[in-house]
Amino acid sequence: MLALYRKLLKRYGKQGWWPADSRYEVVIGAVLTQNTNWKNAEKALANLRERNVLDEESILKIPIGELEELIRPSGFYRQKAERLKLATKKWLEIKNSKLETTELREEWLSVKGIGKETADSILLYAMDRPVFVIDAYTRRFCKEMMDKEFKEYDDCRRFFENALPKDVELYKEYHALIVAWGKEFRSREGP
DNA sequence: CACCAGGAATGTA
DNA sequence: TACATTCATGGT
Repeated sequence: MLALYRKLLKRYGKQGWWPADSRYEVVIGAVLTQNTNWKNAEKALANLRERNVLDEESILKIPIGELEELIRPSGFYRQKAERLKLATKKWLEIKNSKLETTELREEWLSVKGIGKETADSILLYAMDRPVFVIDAYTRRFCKEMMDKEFKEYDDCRRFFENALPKDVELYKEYHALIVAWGKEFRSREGP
C-alpha cells in the first residue's frame, strides 16, 4: 500500500491538495466541485473572491439569487447556492468544537447536500482529520491496481485507513495522487 | 454533436 | 439493496 503510494508520488510528483487560502474556502470548494471539474469550480470561486464574498458572514448574508449568479459556472448552481449556506451554518457551528472525528463526520452528513465524499473531503482537507476520501477514481484504482472491488463507500474507505498509518498529510497526498493517476488512466483508456 | 467532471437527493421495486 | 432520474455549466 505504501509502496504503491511511493510509485505514484515518483510518477506524478507532489500534488499539493487542497489549493485554498483558508479552511473555509475548502468547504466552499468541496461543494462547488460536486460532479463538476475543478476548473469550473475555480471560476465560481474567483467570482466569489472578486465580489469579496468568500467568507462566512458574506455567504450567509448575500441573497440566494445573487449567490446563484456568482457560482453559475460550477453548474447545479441553484442546489449549490442553498448547499453553501447550509454548509456554512454547520461550519460555524463545529469548526472549533472538540468532537471526535466520527462525530464530526455525522454532523456533516446530517447537512442536506453533503454526502460522504464531500464530508470526508472537508474533514481531511479543511479540518485535518485522518479520513481517507473515496471517489470514482479510487474505486477504479483499487480494481485496476489491486484487483479489489468495493461496492460500499465505507468499505473502501476503511480498507485504506486500516492499511495505512493514521497520517493526515499522507491521506491528503495519496488521494490527490490517485486522482492524478485516474485522469491519466482515463485518457489512455479511450483509444 | 455527444459526453462527462474532484456528487447527492429522491423515487421506485 | 439496486438502479433510474434530476440538477446544469463549460471543456473536449
